[in-house]
Amino acid sequence: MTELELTKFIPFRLNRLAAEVSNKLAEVYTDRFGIDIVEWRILVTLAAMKSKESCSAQHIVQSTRTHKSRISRGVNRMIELDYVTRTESRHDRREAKLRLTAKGRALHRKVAPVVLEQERNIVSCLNEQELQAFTQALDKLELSMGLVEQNEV
Amino acid sequence: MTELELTKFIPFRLNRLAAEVSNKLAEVYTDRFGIDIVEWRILVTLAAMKSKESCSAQHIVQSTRTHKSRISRGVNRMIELDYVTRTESRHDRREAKLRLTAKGRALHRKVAPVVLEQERNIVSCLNEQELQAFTQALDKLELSMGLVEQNEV
DNA sequence: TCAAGAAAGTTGCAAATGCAACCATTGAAA
DNA sequence: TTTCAATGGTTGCATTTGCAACTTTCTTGA
Repeated sequence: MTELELTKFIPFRLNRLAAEVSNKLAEVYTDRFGIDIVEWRILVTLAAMKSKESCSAQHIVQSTRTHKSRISRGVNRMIELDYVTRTESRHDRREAKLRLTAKGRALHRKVAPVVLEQERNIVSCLNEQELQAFTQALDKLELSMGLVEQNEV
Repeated sequence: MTELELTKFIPFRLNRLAAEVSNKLAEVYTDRFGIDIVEWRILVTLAAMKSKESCSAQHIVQSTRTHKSRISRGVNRMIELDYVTRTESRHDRREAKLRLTAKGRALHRKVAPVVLEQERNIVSCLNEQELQAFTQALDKLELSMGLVEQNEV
């Protein structure tokens, strides 16, 4: 048997790194802006919609790979906070159309640059080639784990 | 502002990948062997001790970077399951010495190879160089995030 | 030697989470 | 048309979790 040492074990390392990176980012969107990681994902997903396009909760569930109960609760909180509106869809009354409010868009404009800055900061320990090799490995791993659609790659 | 798209955003990608990899491994140690991720970490850490060496909960906390309340509960469960024994340390009665029982060692011998096989399986989408580039990037990221001691690298 | 702070570990509690059951609506098949 | 499965979304519940407070023991320094 090849030896098993936790600090060399990729699943453990991924977990630990992901948790640490998340904590670092939460210092921005939670401590400074009062939203949690699910709400952050909702914010970013809605902000990515073309201007007049709308978006269902289901779409957020799929594109963020987050459980629908978490998204449901997150969306409701965003509505309470007046960052999101929900309007009933006309042709399918099961699904609701979600949109950022002006306040929501303003929040996104404030948070996103700071979070992106954090990301740059975190990966700044890698040079150009290293970063590219890293993201390429992520691409492949995601694909092989079935985390992305073929056409996304 | 550089554009923010969740699927290109490394913190999100790390999170998603780590979660998926964890789920994959849990199919082994949870579904087949009935222990959770914390207990798995405890098992591996204790199994890595030199034969007559003992280990405190604190050591597991540090080497796995898991909160001490989780470790405390995990250790207690492992004791209930008869995988671990706790004996009071002589020179410092605050800390307890933890050791795998024969049953615990047997469990480790059974689980570890299967989990390692899973890891190999997961990274098998990367060739030699890609894997090396990936782990080197992990090394650097861990170091820069303060997740490892200088001498561990 | 004694007081004050630190360390190991446990536990109560509140919040977060995942699952399964559920409701309402729609689509498809008979 | 009617029925039945599937889909979008919500919610109750049990479990997990992280934090802070706490106990006990040890260390340090006046």
